[in-house]
Amino acid sequence: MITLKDIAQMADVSPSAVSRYLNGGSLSEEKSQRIRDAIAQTGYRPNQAAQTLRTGTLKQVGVIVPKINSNSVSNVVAGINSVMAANGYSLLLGTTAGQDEKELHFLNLMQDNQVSGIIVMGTTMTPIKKDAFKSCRVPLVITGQNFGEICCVHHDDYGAMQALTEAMIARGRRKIVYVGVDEKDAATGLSRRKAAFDALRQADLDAVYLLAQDYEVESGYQCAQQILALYPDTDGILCATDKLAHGVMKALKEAGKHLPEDVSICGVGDDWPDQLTTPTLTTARLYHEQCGEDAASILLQMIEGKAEGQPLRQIKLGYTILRRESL
Amino acid sequence: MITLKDIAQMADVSPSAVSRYLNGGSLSEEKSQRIRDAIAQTGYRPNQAAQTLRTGTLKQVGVIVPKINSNSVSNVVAGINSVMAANGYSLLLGTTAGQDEKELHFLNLMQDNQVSGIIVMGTTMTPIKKDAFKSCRVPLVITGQNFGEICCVHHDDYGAMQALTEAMIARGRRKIVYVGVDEKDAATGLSRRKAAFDALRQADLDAVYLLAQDYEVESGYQCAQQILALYPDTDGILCATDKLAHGVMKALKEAGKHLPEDVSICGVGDDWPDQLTTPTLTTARLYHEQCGEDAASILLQMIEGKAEGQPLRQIKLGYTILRRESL
DNA sequence: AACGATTTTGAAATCGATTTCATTATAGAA
DNA sequence: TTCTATAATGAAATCGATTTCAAAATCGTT
Repeated sequence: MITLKDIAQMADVSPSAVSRYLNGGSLSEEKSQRIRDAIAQTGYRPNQAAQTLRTGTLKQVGVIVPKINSNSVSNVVAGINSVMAANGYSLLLGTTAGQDEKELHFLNLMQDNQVSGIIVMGTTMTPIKKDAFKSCRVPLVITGQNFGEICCVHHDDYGAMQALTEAMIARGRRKIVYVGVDEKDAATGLSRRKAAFDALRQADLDAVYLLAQDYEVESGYQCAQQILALYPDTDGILCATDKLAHGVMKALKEAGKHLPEDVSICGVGDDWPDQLTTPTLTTARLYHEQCGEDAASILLQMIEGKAEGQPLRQIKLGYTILRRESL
Repeated sequence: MITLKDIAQMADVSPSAVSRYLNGGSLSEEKSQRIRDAIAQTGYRPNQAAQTLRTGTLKQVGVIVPKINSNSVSNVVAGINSVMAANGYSLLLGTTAGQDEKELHFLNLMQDNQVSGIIVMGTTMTPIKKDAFKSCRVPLVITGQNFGEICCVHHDDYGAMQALTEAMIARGRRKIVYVGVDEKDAATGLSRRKAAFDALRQADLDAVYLLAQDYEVESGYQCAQQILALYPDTDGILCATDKLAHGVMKALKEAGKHLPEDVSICGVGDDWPDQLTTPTLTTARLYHEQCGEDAASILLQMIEGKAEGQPLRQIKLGYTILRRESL
């Protein structure tokens, strides 16, 4: 491996001169030239570990996600990446499969690694993790959730589901089922469910609450089977996510229901297949890439110290109701 | 920041002793105890940059992808991650947007970073990049393509499209259109197109070749508009990817075509929405996660030197034809 | 020509770990 | 008890960069 010292010898200058050439500092043109030549000849590139050790900084940010192969997650990561790459940072990725211990593991590992900052996606909150977040030695931003006290960028889960529910009520539906997900997830689980039931109560309505096993199409399908068996007069189904909604639609269609005449269906997320099904799916668009970009921008400001003294930044992104055939 | 030296002072031992405690080496039980206590009290964790500088290795692998927010890519990355995480490696992610210069940039950056190995996904080959790959100082595996000479894990793109084409011919279709993607991508572009036309020629048939703008649903939709306008008697459409196929189906259905009675359609990929459309989409399943896992396993072997003297490993994964309503 | 101000320069210290090596302590064998 | 093999120990070198600091060279003024 070619080192700075080698370049110094080749160019017949001191190592300090080479360092100054690389990082800026007064240096005569003739020495610069010799150094430039030596570097060009050898293809020398500085050792990052040495730089990191000496300077204490590394142009990397950690990104902690539950899983990478999910539409929403990968879009947020794409957003983070576009901003970070533009600023010369690369991403160190950690996946947790929703396990707290792994999340803590990566939080530590990334700090050991001297990353400049960390973004955590769709986490859940426990006292231990709250401590870990607060004692993090580098800037930290959370996406997808708002726990107060910690910097974050999140969606208007409540508003989106509220609007969908109101639309469904306005459509004249009264026998409504809500298909939700695990409420440990404060955003997709808790907020959306609360929004739906709050809006229903506002209209003096109640609903059946079914809990899907996970976020997959198959789980929506299973919930729909229950609906068909136990609540056959259901005329509206609110789903916490688009994938669940698609599973529900599939089951209902197979059971001979006419959509949307017999039953109205809504999802959340604006996944790309939403316009391909019959009927097309009414949903709320969330801005995942935007979420990633904003989180990255905020993190950058914190890294560059531009957030000193500023109030805690917490951004709530909007939503757009996409009214399609299924409602 | 707490350093090894601090621990040494607290425990009243030499720095070497602490290092031996951490890395294994003869050390008396009493000193071990004192060091253990000091570490527990302080929460000391070794500085990775220093370790990397000294040992020359870092438990990270670089992953270079065109974009992360794609179904196939994120699944491959998930596969890579599961194997790598299980072995204590984390992932350094670089996205290229298909630009060679960025690919080379990350290739260099990751080497500067002392990653243990690099996996490059869905790249294209140019002389410059071939050089860059061959002169890579760390083990390298390519996924999704086979360029010979370089270690890789890829899909049987040719076989999959060949089987689909034969199935379509067997179905009795004769006026066939092939909707392909940019042939700079040797796998999804070139191989699939060749497989289709080879199989057609085998049956003394030819086909119209349309080139989609990109990999999005909308591009398939536009191709279908052309088909409707220019080749109205088409009775079979082979699509290089599922998303294109969905766009094609949407356009044909809107134009009043009956599927599959009027026209048969196939895609490749087994995306999750394939079973949600009417008709459901006939496609070839590819094993993306498996691809990532295999690539990671091979890379690990190379990293651990277990691949010395072994012949060049190039794995071709299989496919499964999923025959559904659209054919 | 002489002076102070500014630029250029390289030796040496430093970042925080690991590793070598020579030395001392301990154990077991004779 | 003496000697050899083994275990335990810490001082110092090392990895490859950056940065400090004092000395040397250059510059512009008077």
